[in-house]
Order: sequence, then structure tokens, then C-alpha cells
Amino acid sequence: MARKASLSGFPEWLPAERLVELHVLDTLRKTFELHGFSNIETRAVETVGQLLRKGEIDKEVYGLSRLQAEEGEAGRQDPNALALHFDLTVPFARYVVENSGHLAFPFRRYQIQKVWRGERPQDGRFREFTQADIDVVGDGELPFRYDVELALVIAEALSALPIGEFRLRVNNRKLAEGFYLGLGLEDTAGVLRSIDKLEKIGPEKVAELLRTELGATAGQAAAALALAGIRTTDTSFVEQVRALGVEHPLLDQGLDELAQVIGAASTRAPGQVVADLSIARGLDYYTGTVYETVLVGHEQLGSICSGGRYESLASKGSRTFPGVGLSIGVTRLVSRMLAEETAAATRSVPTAVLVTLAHDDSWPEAQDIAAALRARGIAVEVAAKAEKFGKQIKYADRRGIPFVWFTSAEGSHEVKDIRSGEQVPADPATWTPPAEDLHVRILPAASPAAVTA
RNA sequence: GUGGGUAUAGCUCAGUCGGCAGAGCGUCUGGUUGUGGUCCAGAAGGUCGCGGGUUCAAUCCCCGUUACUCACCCCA
Repeated sequence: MARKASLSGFPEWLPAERLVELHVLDTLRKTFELHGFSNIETRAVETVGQLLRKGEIDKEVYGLSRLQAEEGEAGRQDPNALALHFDLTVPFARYVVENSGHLAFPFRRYQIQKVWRGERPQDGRFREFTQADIDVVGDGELPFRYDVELALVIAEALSALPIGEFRLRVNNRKLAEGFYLGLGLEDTAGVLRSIDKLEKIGPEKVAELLRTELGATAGQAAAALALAGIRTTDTSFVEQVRALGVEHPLLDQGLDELAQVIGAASTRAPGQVVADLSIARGLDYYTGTVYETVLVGHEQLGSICSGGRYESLASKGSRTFPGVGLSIGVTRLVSRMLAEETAAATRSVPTAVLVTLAHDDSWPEAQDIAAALRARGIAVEVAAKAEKFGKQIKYADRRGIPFVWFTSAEGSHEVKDIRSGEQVPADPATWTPPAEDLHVRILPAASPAAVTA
């Protein structure tokens, strides 16, 4: 369990915890930029009309109002009222449409920001949390190749994090919808919604739902469940689907697309990307590929990264901007890393060296020493009072600062590694800590916390 | 929004069948007079979530309320 927050669902980390989060953010940024994604930031606020354009999720959205708002000002029903964004995809779609004249397509961007959802908080679920999105958006059309690329970029980004094993589970809406249509089930969205509950309520209950709520025959329900039961790490899912004997043009297209993703992933990210035909991903704006990611051993946590292909989320007149993207739930991921201690900072502060004071009036001289060290990129702080050396060392020890600097009255210098106790003469102009102590580092836990229930 | 659980020191939690509020850890001080960690001794630290009721007396019993928490819904 993550630490208690004073306001449930609005997490705040301690400095050492924030260092873990920063490491995640830095790693994601580096990976995304290595793949040529540009960063943008959109405003935290959108109009209600913009946010609710797709789907009825209004109860999740936090509205924005002035405390001194006068009666008759924009209310909840007013599409011009302001609200906090609940994801980054919808604001991004608006941004693309508004700036389409200035963007080069296909446009690839990453975006790491806070989002807000007014849901009941629970373990791994927050009301304020950080998402890290990557998307590629085309003008009019977007080659399917990008669906493959994004899965690989995300697999690479997640691999670079000390989070243990994960599975990027991929499905294709066309495949599923084509299959249901071929079966004679017209309400494909309804079927998807039921199938989405498979892991939670089990096949018997889903079959019952399909029969009672969607009027499926026992045979149709069995076939839909058989499809959802297919999971492969290579393209062998194609034969398995074919063996079910259902025919539909949309099914053929979906099979072909998913085979491309899994085919490429099985060689470039073996074992990390799998075809999982039970993934339904709600019913929002996704039209083809859908992704969902779980941490192995932490399936209960839910998806830590999901997304998909959307054909018409953004449009301007007759122009449409199809895209494909994924979103990493940074806060959910970090909260679990902290709770399971899968990674920890080597110290709780950036400081590498504490310069002690022998006398209260030696502070200016200590600042000179600190400046000389900082000039070489070493993080230094100077003691504020000439307390007993024992106390000054303790100050460093409690914060995990590895080195303490002493200057004698004669002007000679010594630096002590307080972990080993070793103390050696040193020159402020040349001394450098070992590379592993120069900056705070985030280290994976010695024993992988692959704790399952 | 619906249902269950919890609320006492900085942290983890005891406790009183109603009678002055407890432990461990942490913090601070001293032993060790300006080089920490171990050890020993001592100290500080509390509106017992908030409001009301019953009672000579409530942290304890009753009612309400708020926050936290778990499950459902939904999602990163």
C-alpha cells in the first residue's frame, strides 16, 4: 500500500519517493526523444464541450469555477464551462486541429502531464495523477506501420524502468467486431463490453451476459468466448481464429493488422508483446489496434499503460487526423514501485558533499570550497552553524549524503566517506567523488519483489 | 453514487467491562567538553478525528458528522 495521503486520491511523495518518480519521468522522456517524439504541453483546462465530445464520462470530470462566481455564470450544462482534462488524448486532438497549419504530419509527440478524474480513489487509482502519452497523428491517413512502431517504443520505455516483467497485450477492434458480425451478433459494442469483464467475472458469467443482454445463442456465446480465450506470443493466433470457422471481411483486416504488430514484436521485443484477444478497452474512440499493459505478478493493479488506434478523434471540416497512441499511468506505476520497493534512491537528497564549519566565521571560506566543487558538477551544501562535528556528520548521515568535507585552521582539506569512515586529504580544485556517488541513482531492489498472493 | 471497516504521540499500534493516557521505533539531551552509527541514562512530545447525548465522571456507551480505507461501477 502506498502511504496515506492527507487528501485521498491526491498523492504527494516524500523527497526520496519523488526521486523515484523523477527517474521514471526522465527515463520516459529520454526514450521518447530517442525515437523522435517532440514534447508539447496543453493547458490543464478545456471547455466542457470539448471534453465531453466523445462518450458520457461527465461524472468523472472536475469542473472549474471561481469561488466568487455569480449566479447565472457558466454552469455544468454549459458547453463553454471550464473543466480539468481527464486524459491527454482528447486535449491533444483539439491541439492538433487548432494548430494543424503549423504542424508537420505525421506528427509525433509525447506529453507528460497531470490529469484529474473524480472517481472513488482506491489502491492504484487516483483523482490526480500523471500520464505519459505518445501519439502519432496523420493528416487524412496514417500508415498502419505506426501501430507496430508505438508498441515497440513503449516496450522499450517500460523495459528501461526498474519495474520487473510486463506484458503489453494487444488486440484489434476490427478483428473482434468482424468476428462478432460474422457470427451474426450485431451489437459489437455490447459484446465487447461483456468480454471486457472476462477476467473479473469469469467465462460462465460472461456467457450468461451475452445470452440475456444481447440475445446471443449458446453457440454464439461459446464462439465469442473461444475467441477471447486466444493468447499467443507469436502470429499463431491467426490459425487459431481461422479454426473457429467465422468469415467476415473486417475480421480478415483485423487479423492481418494484429499479425503485423505481433510479428514484428515477437522478434524485436520477444515475450513482452503478446496477442490477447480478450482485450476490449471499453468502447471509447478506438477503432483498430488496442493495447493494454500489466505488470507480471501485479495483474490486480490493472493496466499501467494502454491506448490504441483512433480514426476520427480529431477532424476539421472534411479533414480527419487519424492517430495511434499509448498512455502510461505514471502515478499508478510509481505508487506500486514505492509500495513494493522495486526501486529506491541511493540517497534522499541531491547533495553529494556537506562542507562542515569549524568556526562560525569560516562560512565564507566554506562557500568558496563549495563553489569550486559545484563548478565541476558536484552537488554541495554548506553547514549553517559550527556545531560539534559529530552533529554535522550526523546531519549528513541522516540524509544519506556520502561525503563530509573538513577544513583545518591552517587551510588544509580532508574529505571523509561517512559510509567507510575513510578520511583523506583533498583539494577543492580537483577532488571528485566516485562516479556512482556523483548523482542520486535509482537502483532496482536486490531481490525482485515478484510477490503474488 | 451503494455497501463494509477504521480514526489514540512524528510512525506502527496497545488500552481502559466508564475513574489522571501507554509501548516499541523515531526525535532531543547527557555519558563521550568539536569526527556520527553501537551501548547506557534521561527528556520532550496527546483537543484519544469533530459535534452532540447519557453519566458524579466519556478516549471507552449512544446518535450524528467528517476523513481515511476496502469492495461495486469505471478507468492509467
